[in-house]
Amino acid sequence: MPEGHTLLRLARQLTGAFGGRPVRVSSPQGRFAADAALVDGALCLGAESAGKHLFLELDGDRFIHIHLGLIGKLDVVSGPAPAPVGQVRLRLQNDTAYADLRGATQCDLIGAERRDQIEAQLGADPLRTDADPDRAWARISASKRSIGDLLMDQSVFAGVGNVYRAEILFRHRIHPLRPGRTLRHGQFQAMWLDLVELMEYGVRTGRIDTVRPEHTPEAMGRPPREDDHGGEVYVYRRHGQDCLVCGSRVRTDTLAGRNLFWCARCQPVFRSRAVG
DNA sequence: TCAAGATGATCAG
DNA sequence: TGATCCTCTTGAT
Repeated sequence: MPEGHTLLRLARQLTGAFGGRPVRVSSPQGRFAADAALVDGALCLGAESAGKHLFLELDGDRFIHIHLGLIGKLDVVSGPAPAPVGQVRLRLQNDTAYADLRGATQCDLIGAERRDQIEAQLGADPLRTDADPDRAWARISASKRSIGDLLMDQSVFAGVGNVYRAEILFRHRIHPLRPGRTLRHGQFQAMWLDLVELMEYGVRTGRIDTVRPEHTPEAMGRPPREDDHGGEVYVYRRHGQDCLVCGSRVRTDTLAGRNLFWCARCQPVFRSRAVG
């Protein structure tokens, strides 16, 4: 589930496991082998995330840049490393821990300049204290594009993925296809603060739980349910099921090739005043 | 045993 | 907008 909170957790795990010590770097699968040989045994200074990007910092201003994409996975495990299983693109290891990377969209060795360039292209990251939500609002308030589309645009919001998109729009009763420029500033501010809170919770717990206390299974007298994305949600991947709040059917559609989920009653279609 | 689908991003047209 | 890449899991046959 590679949304921003996952990457921040991974950065912290990597720093804990490898920071401040030399790290063995290899590529059992082979696609990162040439770069791995260049940095094998380098001193690892730590790791940090920016949106959905992960940077493992090595001595000499060198960084291993990882983007998990849709299906990538990075397992950080304590203990001695066993023989690699499956397609392990990158393996990091020392005496006490190892990490295996599989299926990532990107795994490159880059310099500080390129790292800065990647970070500069990212929009407001709800998980960073230096985030600038005003920049995101400037883009949204001037855009004809839908808010569902803008939320997934990493140059507007960094780290927000399909689950947080679906859930934040539900929590604020905003239809995903509503044009960005029709939102009120207050709505944006409330959504931003909520994103910060939800994603910080995701970092602490490793789960995406978005259902308010009054709508939880316990409160509604339903059996507990936990989907394979690891959390309790209102609409994400609940199409065809009943809305937890109003009971009407959760809808689905695709927008820019990605699945969209919403409740038609709780998130009514926006009509401008001119139209009525 | 095999095909489809998945929480992402990029490129061509 | 659709095709493509990457890997693994799930469900259908």
